[in-house]
Amino acid sequence: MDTSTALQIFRENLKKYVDFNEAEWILFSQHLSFAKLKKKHYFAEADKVCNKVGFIVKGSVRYFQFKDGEDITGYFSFENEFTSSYKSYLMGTPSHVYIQALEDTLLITFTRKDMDEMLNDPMLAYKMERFGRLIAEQYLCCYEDRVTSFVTQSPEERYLQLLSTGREILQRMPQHYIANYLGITPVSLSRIRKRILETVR
Amino acid sequence: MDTSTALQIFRENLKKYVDFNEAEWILFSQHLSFAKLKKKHYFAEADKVCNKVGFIVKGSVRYFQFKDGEDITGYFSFENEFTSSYKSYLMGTPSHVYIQALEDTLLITFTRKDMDEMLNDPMLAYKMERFGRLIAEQYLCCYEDRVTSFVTQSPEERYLQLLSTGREILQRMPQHYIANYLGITPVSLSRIRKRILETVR
DNA sequence: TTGTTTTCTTATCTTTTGTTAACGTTTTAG
DNA sequence: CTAAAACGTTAACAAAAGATAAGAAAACAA
Repeated sequence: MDTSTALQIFRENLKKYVDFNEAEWILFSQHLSFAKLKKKHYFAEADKVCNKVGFIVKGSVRYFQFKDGEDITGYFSFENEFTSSYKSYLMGTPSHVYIQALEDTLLITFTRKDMDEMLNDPMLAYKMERFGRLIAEQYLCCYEDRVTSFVTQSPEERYLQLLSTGREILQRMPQHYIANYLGITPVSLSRIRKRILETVR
Repeated sequence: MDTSTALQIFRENLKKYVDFNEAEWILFSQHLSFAKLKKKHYFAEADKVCNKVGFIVKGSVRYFQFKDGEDITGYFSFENEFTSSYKSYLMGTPSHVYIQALEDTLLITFTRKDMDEMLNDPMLAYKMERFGRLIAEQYLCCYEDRVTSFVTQSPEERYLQLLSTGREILQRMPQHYIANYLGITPVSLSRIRKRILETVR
């Protein structure tokens, strides 16, 4: 995919948040970069500050942490979604997660420095504040649901809910990543699936 | 506490996010209301849209859902923190949670309508966008940690972490609420506590 | 292709958690 | 002050989940 197509896709997706006029878009797009991540390469790494945000034009990533000698997958992002170790990006603190490309992935990125410059540019400041607000609010809503599911639902209920809403994750991710995402072990998820099948039958 | 003291406290706390000049503050404060919640009364209720945000000047609230005939506590907010069924407020959808005063509580509130008016007021728009962004980003960071703790930690580890960071919750909340917050039953938390005591000894 | 890795299931055993109920203590409300 | 409700612990049992290992199938790479 060429960069101008990618930019066009990005701009189209941004309209959910802010609608830049031509002059603003020129200023904004000057702060954008492209990144090609080969499969299994990292967008962010644990113990390093993740100083950028990426928009996935093509591909997908998984978020994982390393604990007791194995990696635990906490989340995924797909095409037309943003990706970042958000807290690290916002606070400038080391990331706890690795963000890894699950396939060859094309991203449009901007750094924290870019964002700060835009927030301080009178021509862009207002729209960037708005952009930042709407993005953060959208992620907030997702997180709210996720936390709620851990507090009020059993692993089995969480899986059943994912079955009814999480098409993309279920289709594109191996099951042991999904198990991690649900907060259980792969073995346990396999048993839950068996239990559900037996109940249906 | 009188209202002008409350407003002063609020303004002081807001400085972490935005610093209003006098003219802006006058405009902004015109959109604020006060709410006194008696103990056990509700700031938000399930199946109703929560169309406001509250800043807790004095008191505390807990968030809970009703499931299978009992309430499950998911979160708490204390003095100088904001409270809202955030997703409901942002999206205008029915809340899933009840927000209940744990003691007589004084709040400063603004409605979604107030916020929209301010976001559309050229005199305030920029600072309100910024305010909204910074609030959302701060909550995002909290949620990120919370989700991570469910994915990567055992209930016991979550409790130990709360012991090391969650002074206020531990001191002010009954244990069965804390158990819910950690995603386990009160009986299980009691056992975990016993296990920890035996390990220390 | 061929061999290796990854993925998923299954089995066994251990640990933890959930459920229910009982009990004593503390707090609350009238 | 008194009765009722709420709270925390403990016990007993059932259910679920974790740990580990083995085996089959699928995906992957040389």
